[in-house]
Amino acid sequence: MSELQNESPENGYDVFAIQDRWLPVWDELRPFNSGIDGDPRPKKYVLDMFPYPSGDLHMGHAEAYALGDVISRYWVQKGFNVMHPIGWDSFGLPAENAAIKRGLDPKGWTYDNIAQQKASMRRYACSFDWDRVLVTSDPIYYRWNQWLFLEFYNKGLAYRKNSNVNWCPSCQTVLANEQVVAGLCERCDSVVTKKALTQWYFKVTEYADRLLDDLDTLEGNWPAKVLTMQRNWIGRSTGAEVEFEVEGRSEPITVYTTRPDTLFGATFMVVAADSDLAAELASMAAPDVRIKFQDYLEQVKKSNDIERLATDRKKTGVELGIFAINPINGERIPIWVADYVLADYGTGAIMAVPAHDQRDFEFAQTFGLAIRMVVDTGEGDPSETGVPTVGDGVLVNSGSLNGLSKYEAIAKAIELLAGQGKGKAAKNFRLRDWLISRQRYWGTPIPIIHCDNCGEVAVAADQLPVLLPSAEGLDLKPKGTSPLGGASDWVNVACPKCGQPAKRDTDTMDTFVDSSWYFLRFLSPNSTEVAFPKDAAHDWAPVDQYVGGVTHAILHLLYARFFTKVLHDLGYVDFEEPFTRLLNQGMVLMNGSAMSKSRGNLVTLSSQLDEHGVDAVRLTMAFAGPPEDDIDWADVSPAGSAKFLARAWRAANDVTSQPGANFASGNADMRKATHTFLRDFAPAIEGFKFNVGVAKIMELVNALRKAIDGEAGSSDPAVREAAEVVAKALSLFAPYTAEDMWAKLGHQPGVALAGLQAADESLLVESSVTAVVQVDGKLRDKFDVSVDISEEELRTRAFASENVQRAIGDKQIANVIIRAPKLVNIATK
RNA sequence: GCCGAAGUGGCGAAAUGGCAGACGCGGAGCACUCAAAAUGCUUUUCCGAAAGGAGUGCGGGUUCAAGUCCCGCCUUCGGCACCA
Repeated sequence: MSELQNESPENGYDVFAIQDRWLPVWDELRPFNSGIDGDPRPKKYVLDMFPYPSGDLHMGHAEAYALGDVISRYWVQKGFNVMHPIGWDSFGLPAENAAIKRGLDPKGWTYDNIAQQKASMRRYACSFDWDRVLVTSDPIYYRWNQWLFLEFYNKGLAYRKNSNVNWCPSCQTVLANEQVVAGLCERCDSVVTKKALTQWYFKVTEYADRLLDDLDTLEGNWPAKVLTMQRNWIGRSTGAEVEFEVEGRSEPITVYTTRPDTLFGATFMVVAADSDLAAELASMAAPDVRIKFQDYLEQVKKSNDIERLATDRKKTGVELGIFAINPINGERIPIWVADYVLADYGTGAIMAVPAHDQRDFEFAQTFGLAIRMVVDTGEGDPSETGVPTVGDGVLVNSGSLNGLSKYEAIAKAIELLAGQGKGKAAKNFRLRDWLISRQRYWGTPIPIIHCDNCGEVAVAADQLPVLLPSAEGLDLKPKGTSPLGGASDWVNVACPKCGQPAKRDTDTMDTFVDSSWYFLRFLSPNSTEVAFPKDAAHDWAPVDQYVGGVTHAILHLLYARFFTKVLHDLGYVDFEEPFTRLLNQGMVLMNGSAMSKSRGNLVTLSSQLDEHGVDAVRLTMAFAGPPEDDIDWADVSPAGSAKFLARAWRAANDVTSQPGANFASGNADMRKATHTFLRDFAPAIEGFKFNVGVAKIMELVNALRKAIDGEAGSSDPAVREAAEVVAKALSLFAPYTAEDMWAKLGHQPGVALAGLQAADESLLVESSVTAVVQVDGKLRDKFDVSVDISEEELRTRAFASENVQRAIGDKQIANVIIRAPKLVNIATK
C-alpha cells in the first residue's frame, strides 16, 4: 500500500480519485484544441519529437513530454493558440524484427503499441491536440513521402548510383553514413562492412553550404553543442585543387589540398587504394607491381572501419613506379597507393607533404621517402626533429613563395596555379549524400518502376500511394535484398511509359525520410489533397519550440533542415529553418546508467504512476534539475513531490473566502509574496529553468501556509489570491492537482486556460532593504535600511557597527566602496 | 590525438561580478498522539562550546569585491576521429 493511499483518509488528497475526476471533464472541454475557426489568439507551434512505438511509454518519454508540456501549457496560459500535436514514427526495423521473432505482421505489433502509448499519453495528461495526430506507416501519410520523393527526383535531388556503401551484415541492409557509429551499426552494434551496390541517394551535399551557414541564424536558440556537432558533421574545408601531369597518361590527376602553400614540399603522391583511379593506374604499372597492388587491395577490402580507426595503425601502401609532375616546379614525384587516403573524399588522391602533415610524415618515415621543410615555423626541421609542423611560419625552399607567411602563400600559390590553368581554389565537405534506400519490408515503397526499355520511370503523382503489399506470405528475414521482391503480384507491373512488363523498385525508404517533414504534416494530418497546405505553413510554421533528445543532434535535425530548404526552393514554404528554438532534455538514468532490462535497473513508468500519481512524476521531472541534465531516478524524490502537491492542495482547501474577493484589501505581506512570484515565474519558465520555477511555487506555498495559519487567516483575500496563483502556476506541472484546486476554489473547470496575471509592480516597491557591510570583502555586519538612504548615512551607519570596528581594528582605511542602499565595502591597507 | 561542456553541502541543485548553498531530498529535535503514521514548527556546509575561522576541483591573476572574468593545470562527461 502506498504512502499516499495511507494518508488520503486523513487529509483528503487522493491523487488517483482526482485523476479519475478530471480526465473525462477535459475530454469535454478540449482546452488544447488549436483548430478553432477564427481563433483570435496569436499562434505558436510547440512540438515534441514523436515517439517510435516500441512498447509502452518509458521514463525517457515521461521526461520529454513533461517538459514539452510545461512549455506548451505556459504559452496557452499566456494567451496563445498553441499547436501541440503528436504522432508516431512507426515505420522501421524494430517492428520488423519483432514481427520476425514472434511470427507476426509488423503492422499489428506497431498499431497495438501505438494504442497503448496513446492511452498512456492521455493518462499522463499530455496537452496534445488530439485532432492533430499522424502515424507515418499509414498510407495517408507515406503517400506524401512518395510524393516528396518524386518532387526531389524531378529536381535531380534524388538519384541512383553504384558505390561502396555501408553494409550491416546483421540487419542485412545498407546504412547511411550517419547511422554508422564508430564503425558499428547504430542499431545493432555489428561491425559495418562495405559493399558495392546501386542505391538511392538524396543530394544533401548540394545544400552543404547553406546547411552550414544557416546554423549561424540558430545561434543562441539551439544548444551550442548541437550547432557544433552539425558544423563538424558537415565539415567544410577550403583549399585548392591542383592538377599533376602523369607520365604515360594523357589525363592529369587532380588532388585536393588545404595547403597549396606547401606545394614545393610535395615529395610524393598518394591515391586511395580502393578508388577507380588506383585500379586504372595499376593497370599501367609493371606486372610485378600489378600483383602487389591486387594483393594489397584485397587486404584493404577485408579490413573494416574498426581496424581503420585504430590510431596507432601502421601506414601501408604500394609504390606504382609511375611518376607525376609537380606543376609548380616541374619536379618528378612517385605515385603510391595507400588506404590512408579515402576514395570518397576530395578527389581520392593527395599530394603528400610529409614535413607538414602528420599522416604523410608517418608514411614517408615508413617507406623512407623524402621529407622537405617548406614552412619554417621556428620549431625545427621536421626531418630532424621527427615532428611535422602544421602552424604558420615563413616559406622556405619554395621559389617565388619564399618569405611569405602561410596564408599569403596559400593565396599566391592558388594565383600561380590558376594562371597556368593547373589549379583553382576549392572546398570540400565531410558530409556525403544521404543514402535513403533500405532492403527491408516495413517502410515506404520507393515510387519508381524499372523498365528494360525505358529505364527508371516515376510513378505518376495521381497513382500514389504505392501501397505496401501485405506481409502475408512474404519472407521478412534479412537476406540482403528487399522482402518486397517476393511479392510478385506487386512487383510485376506494366511500364507506365511503354506498357511492357516492368518491375517496381523493391527497396523502401529510410525512416528518417518520414521524420524529415512530419512537422509540416500536422497542419493537415488527414488531407488527401496536399502534403500540407501552403497557407497553414505560412501561418503556423516553422516550429517555434522543438523539444527532444540530443540523440538526434545530427541525423534527424540535419535531414529535417535539408528537407525544409528543398521545400523552400520548391516554393512550398517561405522559411528555411524548420525549428526556431530547440530544447534537448537529458536522459533518465537509474543508479548512474541508462535503464535497461538487461542491466536490471529498469524502472517502468507505469509503476511510478501507480505508486506516486501522474502529477508527482511530472513534477519530479521538472524539479530534478536543469532540463538538459540527466536525471538519476535514484537521486530524486517523487514521494517528496507528492507531499508538496498534497500541501498545496490542502492550502487551497483551507481558503474560506469566495471567488471574486477584492484582493486589494488583503494582507500586504501575502500579496507581496504572490506578486514577487508573478514577477519571477515567467522568466524562469521562458529560460527553461523549470526547476527554479517549481522552487518559486514551493516558496509561495510556504508563504501561503504561514498566512493561513498566522495573522492573515484563511478568509483573507490575499490568501485566495495566492492560492489561485498557485493553482494556475502548478497547472503547467501538475494539471490534475491544479484543476482540483481550481474547483475547490470555486471556479469552473479549465485552469489551463485561466491565464496568469502580471505582477502588480506597485506591490513590489521595497521600503527597506538589508544592507551588508564588508571589510576587505568579508561580511562583518548587516542591518535594515531605508531604500533611499544616502551614501553618507550608510557610511556613518557602517562605521558605527561594533563588528565592523572590531574587524578594522587598528588597520588604516584605504578605500570605502558604497553601493547604496545595499552594500558597503571597507578596504584596509 | 583534436574540438566542446562541466566540476558548489551527505544527495538533486540555486546564485544580473556584491550576504555562497534559494527550493527540495535525507538527517536531528519539538508539538499533536496511549502510540505510530500523517501533519505543523525548529534545525541541518565544515571545524569550533562559543567568539571566531575555513569554504564553490587545483595553482596563479584581474578587482574595493570572484562560484561568476583572465591564464595554467587536474578530473569527469560528450562529440569527432587517417576528411589531406
